[in-house]
Amino acid sequence: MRTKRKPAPEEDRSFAETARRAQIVDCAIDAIAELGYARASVDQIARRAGVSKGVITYHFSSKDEIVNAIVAKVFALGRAHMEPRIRAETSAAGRLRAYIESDLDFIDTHRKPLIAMVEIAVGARTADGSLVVGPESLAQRVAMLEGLLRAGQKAGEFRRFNTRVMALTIIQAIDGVPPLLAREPDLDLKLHAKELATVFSLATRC
Amino acid sequence: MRTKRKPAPEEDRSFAETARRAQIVDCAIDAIAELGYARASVDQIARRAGVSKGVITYHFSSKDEIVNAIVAKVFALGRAHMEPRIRAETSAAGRLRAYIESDLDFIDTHRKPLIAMVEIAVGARTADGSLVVGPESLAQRVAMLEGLLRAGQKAGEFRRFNTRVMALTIIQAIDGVPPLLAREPDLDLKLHAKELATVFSLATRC
Amino acid sequence: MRTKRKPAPEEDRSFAETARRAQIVDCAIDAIAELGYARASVDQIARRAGVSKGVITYHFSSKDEIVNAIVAKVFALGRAHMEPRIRAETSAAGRLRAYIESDLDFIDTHRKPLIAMVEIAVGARTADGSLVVGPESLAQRVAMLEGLLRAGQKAGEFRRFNTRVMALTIIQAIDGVPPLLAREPDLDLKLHAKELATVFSLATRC
Amino acid sequence: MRTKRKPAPEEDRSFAETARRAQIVDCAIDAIAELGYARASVDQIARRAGVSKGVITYHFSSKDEIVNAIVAKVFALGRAHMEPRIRAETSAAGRLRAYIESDLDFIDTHRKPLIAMVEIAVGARTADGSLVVGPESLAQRVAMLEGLLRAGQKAGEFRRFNTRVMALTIIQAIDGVPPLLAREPDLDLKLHAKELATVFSLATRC
DNA sequence: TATGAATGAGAATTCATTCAT
DNA sequence: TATGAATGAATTCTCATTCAT
Repeated sequence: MRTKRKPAPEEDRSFAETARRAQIVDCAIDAIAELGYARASVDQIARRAGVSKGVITYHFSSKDEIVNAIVAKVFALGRAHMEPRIRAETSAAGRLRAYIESDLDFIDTHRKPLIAMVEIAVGARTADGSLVVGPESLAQRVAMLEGLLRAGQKAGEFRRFNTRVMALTIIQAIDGVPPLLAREPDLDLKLHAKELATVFSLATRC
Repeated sequence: MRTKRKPAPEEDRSFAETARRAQIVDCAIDAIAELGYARASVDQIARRAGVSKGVITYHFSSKDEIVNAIVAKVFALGRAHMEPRIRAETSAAGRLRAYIESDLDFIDTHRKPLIAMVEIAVGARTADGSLVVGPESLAQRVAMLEGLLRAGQKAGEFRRFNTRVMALTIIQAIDGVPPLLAREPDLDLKLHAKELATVFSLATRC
Repeated sequence: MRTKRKPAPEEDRSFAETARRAQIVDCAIDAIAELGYARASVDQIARRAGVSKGVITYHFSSKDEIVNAIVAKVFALGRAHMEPRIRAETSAAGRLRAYIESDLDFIDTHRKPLIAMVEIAVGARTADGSLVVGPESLAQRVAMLEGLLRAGQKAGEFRRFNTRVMALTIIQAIDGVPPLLAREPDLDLKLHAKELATVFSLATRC
Repeated sequence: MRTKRKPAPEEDRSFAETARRAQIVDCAIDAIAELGYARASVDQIARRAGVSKGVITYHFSSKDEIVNAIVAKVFALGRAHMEPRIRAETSAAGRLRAYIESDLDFIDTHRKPLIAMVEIAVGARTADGSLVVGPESLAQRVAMLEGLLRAGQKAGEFRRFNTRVMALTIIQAIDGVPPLLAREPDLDLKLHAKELATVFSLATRC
């Protein structure tokens, strides 16, 4: 990974260009999910896309850019999936349950992308050795969840616990699921979600 | 990673041999924890050990073998750290609390090995692409914890929940901590442990 | 560099075609002068011209052809710049001075093309490894200058020196200027020219 | 060219190590002199040395390091060749003649290294695009020669000319020789040197 | 004519592993 | 046992060129 040239045009992309990028991103997700980050070479991605290796670097200036595109895509999908369901709830307890259930439902319906995300989060490093999915993205998710938890405490729905630790715990419990799923594809995530929701309902209520 | 030559003597090892292996394993842990699995080359490990690269491959037939030695060592250390504390408790609730607190305490006092373990668990693959830390080791831990939880249910201390999901959730919540610690070394693990214990105490009691 | 397809129309070119070629040649000069020959990719040239890469290979059958066009253009410009000034002098000494001063003046007023020329002269190789700016072009310039010097000797203006070595020396002294200029843009070329002219005046006179 | 890792031990090198490095440097000189900088790949260098590509990067952490080794070697050789001969002269005129003749003699007896040097000086760029043989090395040579010229002026041996321009001119006239030699191996450098010395003798004397 | 896409041949590096001493 | 050297496969990236539209 080097990350050197052009950051790509961004706005003005043709339909075909957009489609190719999406295809490449999807194939990269497949490759990373199946082979692990380290073995998901540009070659492998190209093979899955049925194109030559050069096509990849034609559309993406570096492998980092592909990885960033994956991260951006998955975060965007996740937000789109979860936010409306969380907002639909009015109580803090309802929102927490919606958070957990919608996140696990998202994981369930987007297994490969999320397995890939975990691979990226742990395995992908930039040239200087720092993680590609930096601490910021976690911090952001924690902050959002802490907001939800604090609102519940303020409303008197939740007991007095350390919101930071609780938020981290919930997120870690959820983030542990994709690798689990990779090893055990038949895992019943509906049940898992319900149990997790119950756990944190019991853990947070007054 | 290839894993080809000698399968190593195993039993009859001289004192010096044992010491060398231990030293190499420790340096490999350092390298993996600091650089990430992918960048922790045999060269790096040798440099940290202050020996030539040849020494590494003299004592270990392959890099996989080093990784396996790390995994074995950390598991053994973990068991030794946790088991007596858990056994010291008589109630199931006490044992669950002891499980969580002793595991986090173990993580706290063995940061590098556990950060390395997570790197290995996600990043290390054998030649055929399968994970070096396979599903078995997780299954083993889950089974042990499920036993504890079921005992609590049988004794009437715990409510009726799905023990498998609860066990997985607890383990995932704990396993999420090392990477957290890597990014945020000042994390208060004592507090974290106490809160986690409370969470799962509330979540499991009748 | 491969040089394969169409050898280009040559004579019958439309106005637009001619303009496009000139534009591309100019942008190639810019790219080579600024980036060096090796980094001046067709992509870079196209970017500077504000056209797609395909345009380049539509108008030029290969990168070699662009380079040849640059060389031809610069030589033609140089001749046009120098010849009238040299011919305007009647004495051999005057012509030598005019040669040196007009060449340096040409360099001064065409910095980029000449920096590009030097890059090409040293860096550009055809597929078989031979230099694109072959020995012939140098031989030609040497022959022309030797003619001037011999005329001076015949006329009794110049002392008896080896005309080939003197011609080479003068040309090398001049050809060394563009790279100098690239590193030190504020170089006073008027002064440089005057001093150079004096040097070779003193060196050639009886 | 990337230039990343270890700058090499420097002092404590075994005899074999030193020999290998020297061999690789020599083969790199050959490759660059014959193929030009751009085509002198690590593969080519390895082929010439009769070793595998990996050997090169085992002994040199990057191609830049090889290039730097070449530059250092040639500069050192050149200094060793020229300095005593220049110092042996007492008059400024003698020293100038010694400078020119010893430099051309050095070029004559080290053709390939100097052809390689010119290739490097013009063609070799670091990752950021700057020349590997920067302006400093030229500045150093100019400064040294200017010192010699100024001493001659002070001593009344030389006329009043611009020492900077004269120094640059002399150096450029000399540096133009290696490429000349590459294209025309039968060039009589003894004669060339004598003529050059005469030229600058006439050009500098009162 | 022009464009964007695609190709495939190199290039430099990294690295686990092998081996002679 | 230990060492340093050597190997060769794999990886990312660059780039001239080709081609369908």
